[in-house]
Amino acid sequence: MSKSTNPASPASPAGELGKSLRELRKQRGMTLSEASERAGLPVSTLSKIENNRMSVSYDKMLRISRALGVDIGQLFSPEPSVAPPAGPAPSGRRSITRAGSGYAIETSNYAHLYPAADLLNKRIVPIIADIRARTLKEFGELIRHPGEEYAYVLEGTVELHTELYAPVRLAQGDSIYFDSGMGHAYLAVGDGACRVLSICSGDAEHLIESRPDLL
DNA sequence: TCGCCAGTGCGGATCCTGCT
DNA sequence: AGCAGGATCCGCACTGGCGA
Repeated sequence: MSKSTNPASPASPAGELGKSLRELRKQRGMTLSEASERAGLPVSTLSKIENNRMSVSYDKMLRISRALGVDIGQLFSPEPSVAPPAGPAPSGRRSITRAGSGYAIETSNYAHLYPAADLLNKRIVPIIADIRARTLKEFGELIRHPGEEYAYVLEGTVELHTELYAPVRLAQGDSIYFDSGMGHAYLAVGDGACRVLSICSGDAEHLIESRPDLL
């Protein structure tokens, strides 16, 4: 059993997640057993999550969102406030994320802030990540996902390891654009805080499938 | 009353983190 | 390194509702 992730810390009230989850499951006419089978999680675990008696890791949320066939953002707001784009015409949709808000995820390698969580089916996925891993061993397996990625160092120094290039150090204000299909890992350099704004292309679904650790 | 099913409660295993 | 405390997660047993 993997314990690589810490409990998620949703910016929305904890009670809303369980409530939303139950609502979405009922809307699909699924029982706890059906949902648990599809998510690969025990029934009791799902029940506890729905009743807010257990904080859920991102890994679990990901499985649940897949089982219910919804964007992960819907777990926090079952009624999307902003519709996805419907064709070439401008959709006019927008999302404002105030400083310090957004959906927060804590893992051993990162603390993520996931802005614009209320927008579903985004074409790019912005993530603000506090990098924690300082060695490749600590980081684990290199991550890869379809599309491209842009990273801008907001604070501290980051060492980006990729499978095709020598490791490169990026200081505050530096940025890099790369093919995210290439295995890569962000490591923090030094003892201070290390924060990166990362923007990943490709639809969120593919990103979620291939890069659960980053979202 | 009985059987079935959905949901809940409880306790143990495992892992992480902080402290010494 | 070893230990303790806390948290997640799982499996099993139990409860409650409902129909036959």
